[in-house]
Amino acid sequence: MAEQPKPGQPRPIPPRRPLTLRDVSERSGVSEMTVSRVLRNRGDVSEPTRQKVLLAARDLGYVPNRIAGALASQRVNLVGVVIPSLSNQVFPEVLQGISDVLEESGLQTVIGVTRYSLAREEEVLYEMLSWRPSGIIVAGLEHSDASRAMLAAAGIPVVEIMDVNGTPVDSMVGISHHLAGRRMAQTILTAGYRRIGFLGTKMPDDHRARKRLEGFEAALCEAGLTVEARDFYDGGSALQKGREMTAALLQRHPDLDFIYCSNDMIGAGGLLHCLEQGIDVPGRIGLAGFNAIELIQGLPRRLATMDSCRREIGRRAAEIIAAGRAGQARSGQVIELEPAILPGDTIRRA
Amino acid sequence: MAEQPKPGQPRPIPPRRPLTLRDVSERSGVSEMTVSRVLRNRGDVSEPTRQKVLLAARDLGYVPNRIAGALASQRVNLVGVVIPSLSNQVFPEVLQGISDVLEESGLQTVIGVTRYSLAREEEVLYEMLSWRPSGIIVAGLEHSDASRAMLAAAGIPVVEIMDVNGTPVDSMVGISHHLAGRRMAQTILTAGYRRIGFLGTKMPDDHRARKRLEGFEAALCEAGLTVEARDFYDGGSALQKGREMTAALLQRHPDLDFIYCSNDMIGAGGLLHCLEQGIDVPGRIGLAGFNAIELIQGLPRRLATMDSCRREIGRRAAEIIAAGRAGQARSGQVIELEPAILPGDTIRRA
DNA sequence: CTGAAAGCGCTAACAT
DNA sequence: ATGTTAGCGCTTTCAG
Repeated sequence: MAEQPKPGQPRPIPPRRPLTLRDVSERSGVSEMTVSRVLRNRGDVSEPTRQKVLLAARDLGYVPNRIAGALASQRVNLVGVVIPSLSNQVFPEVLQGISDVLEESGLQTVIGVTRYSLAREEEVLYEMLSWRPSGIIVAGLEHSDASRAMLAAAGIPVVEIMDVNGTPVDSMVGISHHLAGRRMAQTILTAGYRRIGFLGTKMPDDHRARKRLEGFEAALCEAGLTVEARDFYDGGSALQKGREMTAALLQRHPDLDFIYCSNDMIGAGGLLHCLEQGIDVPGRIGLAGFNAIELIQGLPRRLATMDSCRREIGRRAAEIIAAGRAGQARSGQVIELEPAILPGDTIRRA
Repeated sequence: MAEQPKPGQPRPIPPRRPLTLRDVSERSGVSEMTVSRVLRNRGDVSEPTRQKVLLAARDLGYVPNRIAGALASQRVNLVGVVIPSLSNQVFPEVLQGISDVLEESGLQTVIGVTRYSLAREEEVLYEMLSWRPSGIIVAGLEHSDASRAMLAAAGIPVVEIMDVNGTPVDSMVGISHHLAGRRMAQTILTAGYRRIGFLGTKMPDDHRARKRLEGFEAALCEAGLTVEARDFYDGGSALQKGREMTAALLQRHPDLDFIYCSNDMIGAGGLLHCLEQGIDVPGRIGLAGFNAIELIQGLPRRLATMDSCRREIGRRAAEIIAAGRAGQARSGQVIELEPAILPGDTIRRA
């Protein structure tokens, strides 16, 4: 009497124990094994049986238990993706490229975030590997020894992405940041700039930014020049910091004629500052960033930058994993993409 | 030496059976059960035995199999988080709040992205529930019937976030977007603006943006006013679109004195356009966005906006899940946060 | 086409 | 403090 559900509440009472194949089996009068076959579309099952099972499963609201399934079949449709951050716009774009491809292959992306810490990366990898994924994609080539050992021992495809300046555990897909820095330096020098400053982030573990700066300085050095002034920031809005740092840098070094920024947000801040101060860009001073983020499209002037091929990197990496899973042993691949310079309106035409 | 892999050629992954507890057991001479205890820090184990096990596990590079562990213990330290997008800056911030709290409780965040599609949300939820997570956090209150049924039947804590204008499956944490729109309208009216336009995104499934506009219009209506002109955009850089749409809107309706934007990026684009055109902001025209994203800190003028309490929402939602797991049945909670108005410099002082 | 039996690798619950 | 015994819910394998 009191147990009777009210007419207005046709929803099934949440079961105390999650449903199992057996429940569907009993409800449909079909053996567990055949139910399993129907639910996985595997093997031949007669149409009437099939319908009975599907109906019962839907009525009950059965959701299969992948934990049991994975244990029994020794197969998991998960691919781990390890990146430093989600707030950097750049990484969601890589992820997009990855999941575009993985989805087609029926693989599920699992994301892990390291906050640019190798120690945390190690934990995240351990956690991921404990779920026995079909593959791992990890940003960067710098890892702890333990992380590298884990990855090597996992016996699954591993793709390190975004950078090719180093030795991969298995495969790698990315650009040379050393070369990117070098190319930007050459472009700047060709345009006639000579007194060059740098603004970056205080991230000791952002190895890609570090490599860009190294390549940049190497190219300047070959031309007999150096980076005359540099500043690094830590935390806060990158756009705002770009403004402040540009102001501070130009105050200290009024004769700089170019500022190379480690990313587009800093560069955008610098650009806004200069325009507000009535400083002639790119005449009096030139600016460049890195990444070609979408934001720069809406700025008063198009910031010079470089395409970091994020989407493409994601896609190619995912293809390696998907192919590896399809039986084709595609390990040990090295794919280097070409980062194009987008000169925009903040570098003088040569 | 014939086995030596040529560079560039697919080198086969060393065939290896993943390590099991038994391997560690044999290597250390300790029973599987005790090894398991050591690795989980559970039960009393003598220090010498403990060390032997730890050493063996490390030597072998053993990574436990959580699939088996979860099946046996009927416990999974995973919490599913379902959000529409990762490129909207806003969602990574919610995620940050969530994982801050979950990490402390030893829970792992698993992210699913719906691309603002209810059909895809349903798939993502199904996929997640099949891993039997300890809880689910999902953005928004609008779901397919099947999704709602799944969530209700899962028998785990479910928290719907970011919105409180509706009926939750279980708990909800968010702000009233209806109220947010209304409050902004009141602020604008108090400041004396009367000819008001709106710019938004063409997202039929962004229910929160829709509710804000509804609340906004309701408040205008009560004051005997209406939104005189509106435009919606689709795809592309939001900042750039904000510029273009503002230009177009002001061209068509030169006598507008305020533009309310469905988000800060659009508003920022509008602001940049106005400043470039020498239009007096906030004198000639006022502007407002929504979300209080970090970006607006670096703009030439601080855009008026509203704090959407993202971090806090994430934290509170995660706390409900963590508490629910700790045995305290905290279901059916409703937490409404207060979205503060940040008037910035783009609304006249009353 | 369908079913019965035997695990997958681990842990809960008891022994000892 | 350590070992033994049963499964967890599913899939593989092999028989009907």
